[in-house]
Amino acid sequence: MSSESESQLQLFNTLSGTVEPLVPVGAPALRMYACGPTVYDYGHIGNFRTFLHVDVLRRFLKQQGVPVQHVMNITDVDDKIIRNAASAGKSIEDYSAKFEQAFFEDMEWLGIERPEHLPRATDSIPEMVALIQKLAEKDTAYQIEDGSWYFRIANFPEYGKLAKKDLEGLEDGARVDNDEHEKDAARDFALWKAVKGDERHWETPLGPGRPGWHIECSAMARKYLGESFDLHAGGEDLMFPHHENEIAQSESATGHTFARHWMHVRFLLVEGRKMSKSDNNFYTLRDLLLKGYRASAIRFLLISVPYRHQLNFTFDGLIESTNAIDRLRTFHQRMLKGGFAAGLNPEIAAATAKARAGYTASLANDLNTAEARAAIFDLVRAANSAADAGTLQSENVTEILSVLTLFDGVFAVLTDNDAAITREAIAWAEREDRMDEVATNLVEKLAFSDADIDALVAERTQAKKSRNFARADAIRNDLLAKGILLEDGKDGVRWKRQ
RNA sequence: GCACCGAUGGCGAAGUGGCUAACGCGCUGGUCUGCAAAACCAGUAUUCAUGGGUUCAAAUCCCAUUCGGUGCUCCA
Repeated sequence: MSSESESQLQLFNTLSGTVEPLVPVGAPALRMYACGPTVYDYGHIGNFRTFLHVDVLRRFLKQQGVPVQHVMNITDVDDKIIRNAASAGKSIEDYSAKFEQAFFEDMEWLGIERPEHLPRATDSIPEMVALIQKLAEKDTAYQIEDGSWYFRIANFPEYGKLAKKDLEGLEDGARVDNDEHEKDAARDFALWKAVKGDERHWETPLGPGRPGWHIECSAMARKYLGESFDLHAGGEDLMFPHHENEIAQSESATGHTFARHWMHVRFLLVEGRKMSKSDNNFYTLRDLLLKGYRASAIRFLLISVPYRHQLNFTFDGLIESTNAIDRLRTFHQRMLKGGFAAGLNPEIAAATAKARAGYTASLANDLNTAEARAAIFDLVRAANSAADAGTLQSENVTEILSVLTLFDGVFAVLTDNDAAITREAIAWAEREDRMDEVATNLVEKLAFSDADIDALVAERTQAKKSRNFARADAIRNDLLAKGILLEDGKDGVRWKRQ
């Protein structure tokens, strides 16, 4: 079996219900569209689990030599934004701009790469109008008395093919909520919502109003990726009706297959239960940073469970991830430090090759991040063991560092930006007057500068030299109380923040 | 209520017909150390929600039950 077939990405396709190769068609780059955030509030960890897994996908594709054209929309007009902006006394633009900005900052903190295109819904109104007009020409869009436009599902026999829904059953079940509009059929969904009162609206050939929820993705995907493209991704809840409706609109308008491949990321649980505000287990990224958890640990935890499996997000899990990352970083530093004899230990070379192959094959197998992680930890143990025994050689280290770089190209946790990110989060809390949410001691711990630490470490080294262990231990304990852990090695003292 | 998905050690979790059930964290003991830390070694599920069935062989397939999640309505 060739290495090519091993590293060819196989991804589950919701549309076909099977695992299939994901390959770009008709263009060198893989064209993908992922539903982005509705910027009405700060992003929560459930949102980010989805965006992180899409990030894993795009990073792995690039690593395999497949360039990506990735579009992620920013939904900056919807009922919640209109409602929240009104109660805040702001325009929807001002209101959503703040959360859009915060979202980009969150993405950066979590190491999520920027998609090639990040269009706002409100910047694509003409494209949405054009799409609806195209549907109207085919009598697949129709206007009701209040001026709103609806999609005629009866004209799209394939409706339900993504979510595997039986159309007949759906219509029966949903008849109850068909009492407020004069829609032709209960399931018909809004393409364009006529203006109500003095809310924000756009003057268009369709009449004054604002877009329905689904049309923006159809319009923006078409605008940036064309009528047919390779992959569409999103959270599992979006499969129906959102993605089903996108397919209906797009394929009715163009007559072509919309997206060939569909990826859906499973929801997470928090402490074993569904995350919800009323259950008090609802967390934004910022909530967790202010509690003192590291951004890298949040990323690692959210991507460590493969995207098609439910992840149980717990605080114990965050500690676990923190410790696991520490093990990786400590190992990485040990390899970087060098000092190994020249040459190549064939046993370790074999273990390194096995880890590289295992890592790639695992991710190629429907993005099995858990297995990819395991392949790397196997290498960590083998190499640490050889290093302890004095049998690790410099050429092995070069190879090992190359595998770690590969791993980090997707997992992105080896570089320690955690303290800097937490400082930024605290600065945000200060601006927002939310300092009461910052964990006790967190500010104090971070205020302790590297120079302060180095000075105390030097003093302790002197104390040790004069065999004043009481003083040395006192310094070490003081630092530990401030969250700084010292490690005495053969070649000096290392410290790290906990 | 209907449909679909899931249940693996103290915790997280991989594995979906056949080698001693990965890997991480935790815990216990040991090596190293002035003591720690890091690292390494050993131990830590005779067993995969429960009950039945299929098979030479099941955590993996089938049926039932219990529990959890998602969709059917706004939601990553």
